[in-house]
Amino acid sequence: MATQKNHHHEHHYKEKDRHLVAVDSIIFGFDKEKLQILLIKRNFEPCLGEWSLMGGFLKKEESLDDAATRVLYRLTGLKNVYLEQLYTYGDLNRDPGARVLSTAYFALIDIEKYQEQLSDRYNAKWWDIEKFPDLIFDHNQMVDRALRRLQRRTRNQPIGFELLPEKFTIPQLQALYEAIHRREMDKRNFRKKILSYDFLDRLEEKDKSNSKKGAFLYKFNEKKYKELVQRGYSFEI
Amino acid sequence: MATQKNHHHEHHYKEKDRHLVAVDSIIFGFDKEKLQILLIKRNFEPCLGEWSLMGGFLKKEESLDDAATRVLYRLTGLKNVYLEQLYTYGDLNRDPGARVLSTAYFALIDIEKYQEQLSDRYNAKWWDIEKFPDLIFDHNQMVDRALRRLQRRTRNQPIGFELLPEKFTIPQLQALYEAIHRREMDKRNFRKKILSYDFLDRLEEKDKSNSKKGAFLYKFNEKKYKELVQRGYSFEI
DNA sequence: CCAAAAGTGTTCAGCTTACACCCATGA
DNA sequence: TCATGGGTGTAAGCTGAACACTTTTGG
Repeated sequence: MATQKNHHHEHHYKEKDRHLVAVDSIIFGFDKEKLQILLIKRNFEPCLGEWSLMGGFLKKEESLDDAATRVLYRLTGLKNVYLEQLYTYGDLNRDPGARVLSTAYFALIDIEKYQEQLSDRYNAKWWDIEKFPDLIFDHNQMVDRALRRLQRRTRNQPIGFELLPEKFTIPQLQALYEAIHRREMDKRNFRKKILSYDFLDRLEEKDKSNSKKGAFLYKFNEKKYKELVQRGYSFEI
Repeated sequence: MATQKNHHHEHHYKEKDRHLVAVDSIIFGFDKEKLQILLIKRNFEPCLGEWSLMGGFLKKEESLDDAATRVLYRLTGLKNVYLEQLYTYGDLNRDPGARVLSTAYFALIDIEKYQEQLSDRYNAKWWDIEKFPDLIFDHNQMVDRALRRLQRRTRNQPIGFELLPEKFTIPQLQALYEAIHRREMDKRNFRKKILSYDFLDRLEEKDKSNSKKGAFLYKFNEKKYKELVQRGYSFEI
């Protein structure tokens, strides 16, 4: 990869327009029943007092991914969470305050790990994905797109686990899938399918928080999943 | 949507870093046998003489989509082509000359409509997707991602037709799908499937360029496809 | 002892896949 | 007349979907 610079080259970049670039994150969580998104009530202009996604401006010395990670950390105190670039919104007047491009990311976090105290600083609140307030700018579109992407991803990549605690039960996992895909599933078929891939390890423990009988806890086994992929099989549910 | 500006608000944007933003296009074509991409040999620094995607810088007064459309038009002389945003590449050192973000788009064009004379100005050349030179920066990654996206899109949206002339034969369509998905398909099954959706209109004409017997020409019927979608059916091949 | 959630198998329909021969025609 | 690509139907296997009862145990 050539790195030489010459006069012609410098000139090439110098005369071009420069732009404000933001990142905005759709943060998904799951409260054991419903799919949720984390929104903030803006305490700054424009659109002070309205609800929006968490965002921030891209800095000179950071990559887009780093900016998204930084913004997410600032709001949730979490690192090493699932974060995926979604789409870049570049319409001229999407932000009434200035011409700003925004690259949207979506994140999947274990809602239990979320540090409540951080909510206050940003007026953050979890909202049910089925019922949340109108958002500023084009943030509604971003959420729509994120949900569709999440639906697609969870169908053929085992990333749903990112929304659950490390140990979870099959009924919890099914409830998560039902919330994401907005439809009920047959519990026999669901269990049969998910266990057939053999990448979930059943533990000895049971979770009795939802029933007297208790449900076995499982853990996602990354190694087994990778072996599955290597063998050419692909997960689909 | 509030549009008021105040001091606080102006301040909010003013202190932020601004960035160079480019768009780069992966332009796909199909020559009745192989899937191709249109590349240019750079006649400017950096990386003069190396092969790259066609690109350009985003201007102050245009949307990202407009920029992609403009860049595509400049190289091909074509408008109203299928163009879809792919991904935004934002690593710090992806362009050795300066910190430049790039939003990649991919385009599907009918190679017959491509105006050859435009090639010269940009040293453009069609390359077989299976065998093209190493590209500058992260452009190889862009092509990889575009091909995967194209494979996915053509599986469940009838956009493959964008790569063919208005009238095409079933064997031509099958050859296109085989090129995109890099695998041979059974001609009976392919024909059965694609015709079962009933959104292709068979014309009276035959194309005899490939055989003595000749193959019937078909046209994609957008209206019938939309009806299919409305009925809740979805195309998949 | 009973309510409430966890757990378990089988059947049927529809779809995908594999597969082989005749047709039309220009040279 | 023959070589070449166009066009057609059927059977087997697999997968997804539908469906009802037993188990466990805390209250």
